[in-house]
Amino acid sequence: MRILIIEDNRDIAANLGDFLSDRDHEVDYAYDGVTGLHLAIVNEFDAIVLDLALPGMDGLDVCRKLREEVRKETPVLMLTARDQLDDKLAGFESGADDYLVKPFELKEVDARLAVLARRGQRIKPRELQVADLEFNLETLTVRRAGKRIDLNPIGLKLLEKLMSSSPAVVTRRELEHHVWGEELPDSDSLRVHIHTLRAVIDKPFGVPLINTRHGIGYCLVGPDEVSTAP
Amino acid sequence: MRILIIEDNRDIAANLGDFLSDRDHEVDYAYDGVTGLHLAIVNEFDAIVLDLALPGMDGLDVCRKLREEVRKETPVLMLTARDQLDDKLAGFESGADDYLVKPFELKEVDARLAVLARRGQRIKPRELQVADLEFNLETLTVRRAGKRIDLNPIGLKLLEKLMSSSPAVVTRRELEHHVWGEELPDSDSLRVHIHTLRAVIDKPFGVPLINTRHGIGYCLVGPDEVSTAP
DNA sequence: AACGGGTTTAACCTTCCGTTAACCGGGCTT
DNA sequence: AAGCCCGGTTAACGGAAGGTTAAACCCGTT
Repeated sequence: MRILIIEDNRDIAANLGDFLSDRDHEVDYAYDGVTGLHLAIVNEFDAIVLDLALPGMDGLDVCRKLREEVRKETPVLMLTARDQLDDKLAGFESGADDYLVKPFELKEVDARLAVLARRGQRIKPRELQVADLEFNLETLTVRRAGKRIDLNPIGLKLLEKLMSSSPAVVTRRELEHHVWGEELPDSDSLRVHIHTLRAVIDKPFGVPLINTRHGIGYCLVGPDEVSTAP
Repeated sequence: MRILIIEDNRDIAANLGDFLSDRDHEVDYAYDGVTGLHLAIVNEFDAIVLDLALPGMDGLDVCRKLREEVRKETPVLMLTARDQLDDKLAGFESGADDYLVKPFELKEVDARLAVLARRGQRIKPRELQVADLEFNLETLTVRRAGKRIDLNPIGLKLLEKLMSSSPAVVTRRELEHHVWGEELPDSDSLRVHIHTLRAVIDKPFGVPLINTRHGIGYCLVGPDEVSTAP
């Protein structure tokens, strides 16, 4: 496996790196956040070991920025001295796949990296499609019937969730969670965003793809058969 | 998300299950290894929380056996009091995707489950079927004889209970509990909802599937299995 | 400081759904 | 066979959920 270690403490980095090298992994090092992020972006690693306390750019920021990059789903194992629950939650929130508290056993790091890499095989599709609606996850462009459509960040997130779940129903709760995470806005602004989303991807085309399931949520389906009237 | 909790300590199971339910997950329980494994194989969960110390079949065995099944890549989060390194390594060795030591924080469990499920997308649509009546749990759509039928949240809940229990009888109390939980409405509105449900899935098709058991409740059975002589 | 895109809040209105109550019919019970 | 529950049926009311719009707000840019 090819592993990137982002850790400012050179002793720890070397220690861990040596151990992993002995186990036939190929190891690269970065001693600060910025170069770590850069290496992570331009190379293809099987997994990344990321320390939280870093000079320059925080580990959380590194992880977030990495996740913002398209096609960067490299598994991240966070390594830190902080074992408070909030720290962990913040870690996962930023996109980490695992979180290990110092002091840690080298063997455990190896075991967890193996698990992460094993599952990293799964490839996320970089293109979603429902009926005549296409969503390119790399370029973040949306087309319907060939026509290009511009969307806000929130619109993109909503559409991504709806399309990747299609034809299943997505509850309001799930949608909200996918867009805002744990900290939801005070007021129910999902309604408004669904409205603006519809205004661009449904209204101009006559045939609506976004369907409301009263009391449940929404679902995105092609113009199937018509439901029987009550 | 659909989550299976395999844990013999009912308090812990209930505690964790309640928390996850509150976060809009659908939770199933198993209190020993054998039934846990069986449930895991027969159903499609998004993730499994697996306790190591189990009566009957050990948690490690459950995990190993599960991995031997074809197409059973359901993510497994191991939960245990043992924090020795060897225990963890054995856990990962048996095919676990994550390993958490008691005592654990509920929020952390949720966060880690979210990460696990993030990768593995479910493939098979979950469906209930009784006679010519089909209920797709994903799209929350109901079909009878191929015709699509739209139902309200309450209608869906009722039908879900009736179909998943079929051909057994379901008492009014059970139905009410499944729909409203502990806080039942003042008046007996179950009657009305059964009526509207029948109006949509029975009336138009001539042959009724919903049968009344006077003084007991209702049951959903195909036309051929209705007994004529009590 | 003014601008603009994007997001949140608030207010208003419509639609839909669930509860309730009242009435009716049919099957147990005595 | 009469009466009494239990369940079927219906319509009206009230309220919640969702649609729509506009204004306030935030933040980085000009």
